[in-house]
Amino acid sequence: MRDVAEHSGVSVQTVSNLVNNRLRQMSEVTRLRIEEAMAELGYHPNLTARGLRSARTATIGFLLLDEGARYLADPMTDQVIAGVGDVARDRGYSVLIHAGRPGPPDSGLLKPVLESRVDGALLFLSGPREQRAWYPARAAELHVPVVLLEEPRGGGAATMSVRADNRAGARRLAEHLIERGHRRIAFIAAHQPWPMLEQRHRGYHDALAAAGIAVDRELELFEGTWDTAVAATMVDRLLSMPDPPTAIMGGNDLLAIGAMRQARARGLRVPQDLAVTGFNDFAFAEFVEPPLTTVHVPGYEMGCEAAQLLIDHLDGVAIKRRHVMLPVELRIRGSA
Amino acid sequence: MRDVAEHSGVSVQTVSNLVNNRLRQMSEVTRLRIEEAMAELGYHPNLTARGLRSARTATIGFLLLDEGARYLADPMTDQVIAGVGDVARDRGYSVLIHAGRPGPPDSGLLKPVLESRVDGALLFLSGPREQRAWYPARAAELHVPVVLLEEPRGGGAATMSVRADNRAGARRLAEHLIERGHRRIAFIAAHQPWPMLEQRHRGYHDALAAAGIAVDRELELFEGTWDTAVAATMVDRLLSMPDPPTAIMGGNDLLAIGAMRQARARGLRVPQDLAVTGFNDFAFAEFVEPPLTTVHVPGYEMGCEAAQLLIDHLDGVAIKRRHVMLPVELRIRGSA
DNA sequence: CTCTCCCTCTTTGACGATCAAGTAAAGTGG
DNA sequence: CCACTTTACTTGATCGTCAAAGAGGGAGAG
Repeated sequence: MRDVAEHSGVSVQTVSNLVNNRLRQMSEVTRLRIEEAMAELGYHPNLTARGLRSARTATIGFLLLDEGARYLADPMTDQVIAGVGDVARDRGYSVLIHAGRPGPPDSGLLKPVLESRVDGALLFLSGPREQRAWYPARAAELHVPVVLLEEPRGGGAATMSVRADNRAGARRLAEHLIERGHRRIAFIAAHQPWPMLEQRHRGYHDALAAAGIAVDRELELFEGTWDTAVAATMVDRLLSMPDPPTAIMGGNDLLAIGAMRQARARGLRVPQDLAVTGFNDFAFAEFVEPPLTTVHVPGYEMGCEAAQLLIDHLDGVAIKRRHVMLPVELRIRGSA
Repeated sequence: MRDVAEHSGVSVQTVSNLVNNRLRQMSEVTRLRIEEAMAELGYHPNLTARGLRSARTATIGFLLLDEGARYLADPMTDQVIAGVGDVARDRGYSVLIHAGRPGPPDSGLLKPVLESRVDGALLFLSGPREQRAWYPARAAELHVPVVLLEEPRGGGAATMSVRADNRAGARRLAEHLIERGHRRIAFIAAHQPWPMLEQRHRGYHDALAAAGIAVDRELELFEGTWDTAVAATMVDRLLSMPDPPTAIMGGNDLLAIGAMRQARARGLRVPQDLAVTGFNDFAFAEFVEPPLTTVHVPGYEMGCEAAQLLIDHLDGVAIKRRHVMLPVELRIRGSA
C-alpha cells in the first residue's frame, strides 16, 4: 500500500480510503491516479493485516465433529458445504473448514474461533446432548456468533440454528408405511449420537403412537457406523425373528440400500415381501433398484440458509427468525 | 499476550517464546508460571497477527473453478476435500475453500492468494488448456506454491501436481469391453472442458487403436452437463442409429446410470443387449441395478497426496516426486 | 480583512504478534 | 580476581492496514 501511495504521490491513508470505498472526500484526479498505480503495481490489499487492524477476517468457519477419519464422509455434508460456499462467496466471505475429533468436548473444534481466524462459525455437532451444548456455550463466552446445524433448538441466546424437519419427515414416512398396511415396522440406524438421528427416531415413534401401534424395542436397532455391511447384519437379525417386520426404515439412504440388498439376497422381494425406506434422498436414490422411497432433506438449502443467517448477523442485518426449520419432502418411489 | 506477560511477570517476548516452543533457554519455573497465566486467562495466540508478522498463515487454499452454482456438485470433489482436510488438520494447517467462476482466466479464483490469506493452494481447474495454464503461471509470478489436481503435468517449474491415471483407466475399461466382444463402443460425456475428461477420452481411443477399431465420431457425444436427463437423450440418439453401439462408456458414473435407465426404459437388458460402464466409482455404484462396472478413482487419496505435497513444500520438507500419478482400478461388476 | 467552514488530504498511533539485537546475572577457567 | 561464556530474559522495530484527529488552503459570510 505504501508503494502505491508513493507511486501516486499521496499518503497511505488516502489509498486505504479508496480501497475501502470511502470516496466521500476524494477528488476524481487523485482517485484515478491511485487506481492507475494500483493496477500498475498489481496491488491487492493484505487481508491478514486488515483482519488484524479491524478484528474482522471476512471468513466464516465450517466446524464439524465427525467420527471417522474421512470427515466429510456423509453424503449430506458436502451438500451443506456447497450451499455455504455459494452464499459466502456472493457476500464476500471465505469459508474455513475445520474438523474436530469427537469425544469429550474440548476446544479442538473451536480452534479457528479461539485463534481469531473466523468472524463466526457454523457448527455441525454430534455426541450426547450435554456434550453438544458445550460448544455453543463456549462460543457465546467468546462472543462469537454461531449457527447450529441440525440441532434441535436451544444453545443459548446468542445462537442461531438451521435444521430440517427430520421428525416430521420420519413421521410421514412411517405413516406412509402404516397406510400401506404395515404394523411391524423396524427402525435401523448407526449407533451414533447425531441429533438428526434422534429426531428421525422420534418421528417414527410419533407415527406409531398416532396409529396406536406399540413400540417394540426389538425392532429398533442402533449399531455400528453408516455402513451397508452393518445394515446387512441388522436385516439378518430382524428377519430371523419369530414375528419379523414387514417394513424397515433406514436411518439414512445408505443403510436402506444395504438393507434392500440383504433382503433380496435372502430371497425377499422389495417392496412386496419387505418394504424399505431411506432418509436424505441423496442424488442416486432414484437409480437404485427398486428406486428408494425416502425423505428429501434439502442439504444445499440448509447450507445457504445457515450462511445467510450468520453473515446477516455479522453484517448487522436484521434477522427475522433466529431458528429456521426447513421442510422436508416425502419421495415415494418403488421400495415402499 | 501482554496480559499473560504481565500476569506472569515476564516480557511479551518470553511468552511468545513459550508459545512457539522455543524452550532452549527458559527456566522451568518461568515456563510453569506462564503456562499457569495462559490457562487462567484463557489465552490463545491470535493467528491473524502471527500471520501478519511472520507472513505465514498456516492455511492452504482449495480453489476450484466450477460451472454450476453448486460448486461442490461433483461427487468426486468432496472426497478430495476430505483427504485434504484430514492431512491439513494433522499437520496444523487449515483449509480455505474458495470457488471461482469459470470463463476467461482472471484473478477471481486466486483471490485468497492475492490477498495473502493462504500460504499455498490446491487448484482444481477446468476449461481449455491455455486458459487453465494461466493460473499456475500467475501463482508462480506471485511466488505461491500450488498443486494442480487432475492436470496433465506442465504448468511451470514451481508447480506440483497430483492426478489419477484416468487415461489408463479408460483404456482398460474399453479393453474390457473389447474382450467381451464389443466393437461398437460409444463414449458419452458432458460438454465440459475438464482435463480428466480429455484423458478418459484418450484412453478410450488408445484401446480402440490397439484393437484396430476405427474411431467413429458418431459414437462420441459430448453434451450438456453431468445430468441423467442429458444421458437419456444421448442414449436415444445412439440407439436410433442404423448401426447402434453395443456398449456405452459414460464419462462418469452419473451419466452411466442415466444411460442404463434409459436403455432399460427402451426395453433393452443391461448388460446383455447393451453394456454400460461408468467412471469414478462413487460410493453407490455397486448398489444400482445392475451393479455398475466402473473405474475406481481414489479421490480421498488424491486429496491426501496433494495436501502432503503442498505442506511438505511449505514446511521445507524434501519432496521426492513433484508430480504424482495415482493408479486407478477397474471394478468389474454387472453392467458390462 | 478576518472568521468560520468545508474539502481534501496527512499524521499519528494502534492491532497482536515475531525477529533481531541487546543486557543483566550467573557460571567457568586460569 | 578478572575475563569470557552461557543462561535467561528484555527492548525496540516491524509486518500492512485502518481509525481518529490534524492541517493546509480556498470559499463564502460578515
